[in-house]
Amino acid sequence: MKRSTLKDIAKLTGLSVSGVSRALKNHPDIAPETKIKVGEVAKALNYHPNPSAQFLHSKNSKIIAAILPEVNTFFFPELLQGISQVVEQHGYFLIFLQSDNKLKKEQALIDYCIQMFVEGVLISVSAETDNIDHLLKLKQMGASVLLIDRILDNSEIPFMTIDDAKATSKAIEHLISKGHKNILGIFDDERLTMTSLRARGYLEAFEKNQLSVESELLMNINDEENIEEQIYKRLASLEAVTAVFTMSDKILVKAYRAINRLGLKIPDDIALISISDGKAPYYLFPSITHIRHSGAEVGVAAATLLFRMLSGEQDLNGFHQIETSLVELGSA
Amino acid sequence: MKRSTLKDIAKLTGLSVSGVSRALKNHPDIAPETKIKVGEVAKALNYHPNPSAQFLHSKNSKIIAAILPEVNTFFFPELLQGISQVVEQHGYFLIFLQSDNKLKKEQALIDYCIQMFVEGVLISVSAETDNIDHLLKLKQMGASVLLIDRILDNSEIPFMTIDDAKATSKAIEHLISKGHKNILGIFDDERLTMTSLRARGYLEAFEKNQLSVESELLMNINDEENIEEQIYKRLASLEAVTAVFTMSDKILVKAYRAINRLGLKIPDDIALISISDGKAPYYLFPSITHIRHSGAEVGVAAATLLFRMLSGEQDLNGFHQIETSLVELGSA
DNA sequence: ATCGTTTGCTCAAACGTTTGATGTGGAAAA
DNA sequence: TTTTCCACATCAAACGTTTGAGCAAACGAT
Repeated sequence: MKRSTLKDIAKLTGLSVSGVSRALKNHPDIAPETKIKVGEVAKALNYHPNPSAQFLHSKNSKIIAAILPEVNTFFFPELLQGISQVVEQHGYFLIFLQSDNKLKKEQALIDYCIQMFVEGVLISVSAETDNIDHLLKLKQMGASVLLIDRILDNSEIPFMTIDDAKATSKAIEHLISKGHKNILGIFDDERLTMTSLRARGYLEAFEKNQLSVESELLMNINDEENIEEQIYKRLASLEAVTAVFTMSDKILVKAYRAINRLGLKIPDDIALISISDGKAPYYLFPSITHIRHSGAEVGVAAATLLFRMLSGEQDLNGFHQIETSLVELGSA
Repeated sequence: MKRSTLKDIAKLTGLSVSGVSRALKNHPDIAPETKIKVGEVAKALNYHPNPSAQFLHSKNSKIIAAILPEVNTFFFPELLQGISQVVEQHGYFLIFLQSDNKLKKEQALIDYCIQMFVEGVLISVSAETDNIDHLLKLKQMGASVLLIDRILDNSEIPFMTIDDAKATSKAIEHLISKGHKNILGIFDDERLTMTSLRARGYLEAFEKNQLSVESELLMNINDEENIEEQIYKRLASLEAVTAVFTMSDKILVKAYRAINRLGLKIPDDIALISISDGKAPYYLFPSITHIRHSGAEVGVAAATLLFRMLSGEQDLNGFHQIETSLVELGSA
């Protein structure tokens, strides 16, 4: 089955190619009845304009790229879902690329985007990414760029995320309000900006309540191997701890297991709270009290913002924040 | 920053556009030193061929589409990851589309693929999909189509999945070998071909061991709401049950919670086994014994097969299977 | 010196679409 | 009758690339 072109329609209707083009675009220069006839023939031939030809002419590709560190884990699938939904609505393509948390790969993907005339890029940077030169290059080439979730300190590229510090404070203050004082805070890779923001929120919550924090209560997971073991050991060595905060779902599930292995009961022996996309808390038992950080919501908001940037809106630089809320379930 | 074209290079080198094109493609008609000069200028100008122009000429789009029912759940993220990896290696685009488990949407997405000149489509059909007319239409238009994971009975479109019946039998036989006889089997939506295949495997395992099965031990989840509640009630009503099999991760986590709510200890009071992509079993405690059904592996195998189809290989119709293996952990 | 071949390049058409410029016929205005 | 204007359509160039055909110069063979 061959694909039909404007030329085919032109032949069948006796019009010229440009006449057909305008008829299909409802151009005022074309007589109404001609439009109807062309429309019918187009339907009959199952005509669809060739996107490559259109792109070639218009010089925009209708492609949005989402670059994520990984997708086979928490949060990112939902994020992708949210993005995908909005991109589809706008009639754009979404191409999805993974950096595998490697800066090298991330840079290569950016080059790929340049090559492919991608119009807009939503990127959650890798753990290794410590500068934005490659992103600025992309911007130089005319693409719109928006950082999501995992951000970097800069003023040249807008970013959308939650208020990391505040979300963490909320969680800790909830625990404090329940009478907890010795709260183990488990945080991700120190290199991520997100991690330091959340750690700050953790400390601020104690300050605000005139409480002090022992340094061994703030724990970083810098080694991806044996996360569970690291938590298990730390927890075993700290007798006074009555509550655990985890900054992400990935860490949450590991902490959950470590707690169970120690024979501790949630929430009676120990409370557990996390920042979460709201899925994992319902896999575990009891359900985990968490600060909801909806991936889908972030995705939708980010993609929507990106389209505003694409349509030429100015002054969108800087922070764009998503609200979070406490979901109180059985664990704290 | 303007993007450079062959014309720009032509001007700078004094060659014609076609000369430059051939030089960059290492055509034998061009003198070696000319090629070097052209190469240098191209580098200097940061030249990349315009994909739209290439596609327009070659009439292929270098686009692969993955159509999945959803991605914000188990298995599919891994699947997507596997696919993405292979597609990238081949220098193709991957566009990712979601059917939201709706046939209507799935059909619309197929039309979109046709419109966009997609060369190949990997699709995991929606629960509602009961015929493949839309897929045949896509095939008619010249695209390669491959069903993955969730398949449909047909001989015209190849499909890649695990041996669903065998994987289930493996799980049940493992339980039987441990002395279990009253095994609750919890299965997904009856409309899915996958479900009936797995249910068959369940029954075959008992037959093979000369055991009979009460009909209330085979349970279907046809209603997506309150899955946990449905399982809880069924489990509460069946005293003799000593083991539970779940056909997917989605059901596994719900069964895990129902069991815990009933105050039963895994594996002492009740054993639990599942078919799983191998992630969720390590979130829960104790770790869940499962038949590993790796999403990434399926994705890689499927995408690889698709590229073989694209390169014109024939006789690829019918079954393509992925091996599964038992991973024995703490729950059974 | 003539022919044939090779080397290294250019020309021009084609892919399908869009769009500014241009043309034609007819009706209304002068 | 001539001019003006409008409605409707066509022409042709352009987007950037690829590729078959053609062509001039150089070179070796006769």
